[in-house]
Amino acid sequence: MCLGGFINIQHFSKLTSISAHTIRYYEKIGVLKHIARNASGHRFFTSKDIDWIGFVKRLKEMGMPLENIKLYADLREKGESTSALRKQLLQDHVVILEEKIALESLHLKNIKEKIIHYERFINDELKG
Amino acid sequence: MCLGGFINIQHFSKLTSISAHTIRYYEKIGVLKHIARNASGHRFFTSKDIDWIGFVKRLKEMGMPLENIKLYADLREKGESTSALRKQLLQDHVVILEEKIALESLHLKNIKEKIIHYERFINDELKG
DNA sequence: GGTTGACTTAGAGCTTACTCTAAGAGCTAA
DNA sequence: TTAGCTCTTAGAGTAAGCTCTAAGTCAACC
Repeated sequence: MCLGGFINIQHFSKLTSISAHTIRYYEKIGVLKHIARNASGHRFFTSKDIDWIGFVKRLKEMGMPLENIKLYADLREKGESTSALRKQLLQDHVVILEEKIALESLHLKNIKEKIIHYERFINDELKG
Repeated sequence: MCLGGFINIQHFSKLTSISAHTIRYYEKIGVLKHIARNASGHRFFTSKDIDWIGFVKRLKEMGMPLENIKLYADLREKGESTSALRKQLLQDHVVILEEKIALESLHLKNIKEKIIHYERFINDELKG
């Protein structure tokens, strides 16, 4: 499948459920960095790339914009001296997400009450 | 301020924190319906419009796309016979939102653990 | 050896939800 | 009265995050 067991872009795409187009796009904007190439210039990916993209996906599912994910990637590239800054980036997003979840949960509670009203109304209608 | 106590678009914009542009846009796409006009064609809004737009805002904060909100508005326009459909629309979104909150909460838990690791690492670094 | 798939750059197109501008006309509020 | 608001239609621009195409080249696999 992949010579020497290397993960090519097609395979990586399948493993991560991210299109090859998007993978190249992520590399272009700096979310993916230092992707290895073979002699003929084709990308090959490692398990570290899979781990990293998994983390990126989680950040995205948490609603972090790509711009901030790229910022995190930039800091990560600079090494351990940026730990505190990276921690801060995550912590700031945690606060945003906690507020978002709180708001969503409140709305969820209210909408469920509204649904109960609908159910009562529909039942009353059926009874005539 | 507004002759006869009517709420004009500017005032409505302030009351709802939605720009006049967006209000016209919402009317255009059918999220706002049957907005009253005075003799010279200027919109005036009622407390019912404020209530409705408040509901729209809540649906938006729950992540419901405008397309579905418009669908809800269409059903609402048709009267009480559409109660069951409207209920279903809300219920479907409740399921989506519950799944989203569950995923976000899981990620939040994981990211908090990562932050604790960062804190340990940073503390170890400081200790030398 | 031929089909498939990889590479590159550059740029267009898509979706959602606005956001704004123009142009020309007509009201409203202080 | 007059600055500023409102109306209309139509369309362009913005932002994020893709998504895809073109054009030309070259490598990989059967």
